[in-house]
Amino acid sequence: MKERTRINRDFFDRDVLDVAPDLLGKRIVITGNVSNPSGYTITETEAYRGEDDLACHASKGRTGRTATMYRHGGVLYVYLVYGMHWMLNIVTGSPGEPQAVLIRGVEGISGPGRLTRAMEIDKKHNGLDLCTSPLIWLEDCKTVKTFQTTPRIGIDYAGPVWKSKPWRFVVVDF
DNA sequence: GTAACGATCCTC
DNA sequence: AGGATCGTTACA
Repeated sequence: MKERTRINRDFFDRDVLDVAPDLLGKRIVITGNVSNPSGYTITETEAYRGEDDLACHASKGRTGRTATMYRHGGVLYVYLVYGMHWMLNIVTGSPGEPQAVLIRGVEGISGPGRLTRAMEIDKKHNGLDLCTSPLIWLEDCKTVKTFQTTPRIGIDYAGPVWKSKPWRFVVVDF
C-alpha cells in the first residue's frame, strides 16, 4: 500500500483524551507483512492517562517497560498481556507525560489481541515512531458520524474511581 | 532467585 | 467458568 498523507506529530502531541476519540476512523498502514492486507481502520480505542490513573501502567512509576509511554506522541507502545497477547498502543502528549491510547478494535476485527495477531505486531514494534517509521504510519480514512463512550475494559484492579471513567471510545457508524 | 499477576481469547 | 502462557515487577 502506498503512503498518502501521513498524520504528523501535532496530532499526537495532545492530551490523550483528545487523541483517543480522534483516532477513530484513522487508518493504520503497516508494510512488510505479506500474509495480510496492510490497512486497518480504527473503530475502538481506550485512553490511559498519566501516573495518577490507576489503570495506567505508569501508575507505578517509570520502569523498563513503561519508559516508552514517557516518550513523545506518535511512538508505539507494545507489550504482552496474559502471556500470549500483544497490545498495540500509541503514545500521546508531551515527552515526560506518560499517556497512551490502546487500539482495541479495527474494522472487521474486534479485540486488541486479535488485531495485533492479524497485523503481525509484536515486541519488535515497540518504540517505532508513527511519524517517521517507513514500516508503519497513520493516515486519514473515514469520517466518524457518531461514536459512544463507555468505561474501560479489564481494569477491575484500578478501583471504582478510575474504573468508571468513560475513557473507551467506540464507533457507532461512519 | 522466586513468586504473583495481568489493558485477553477460546473452549468448555 | 476456567485454562493457556510468559514478560515484567517486587521482594528476599
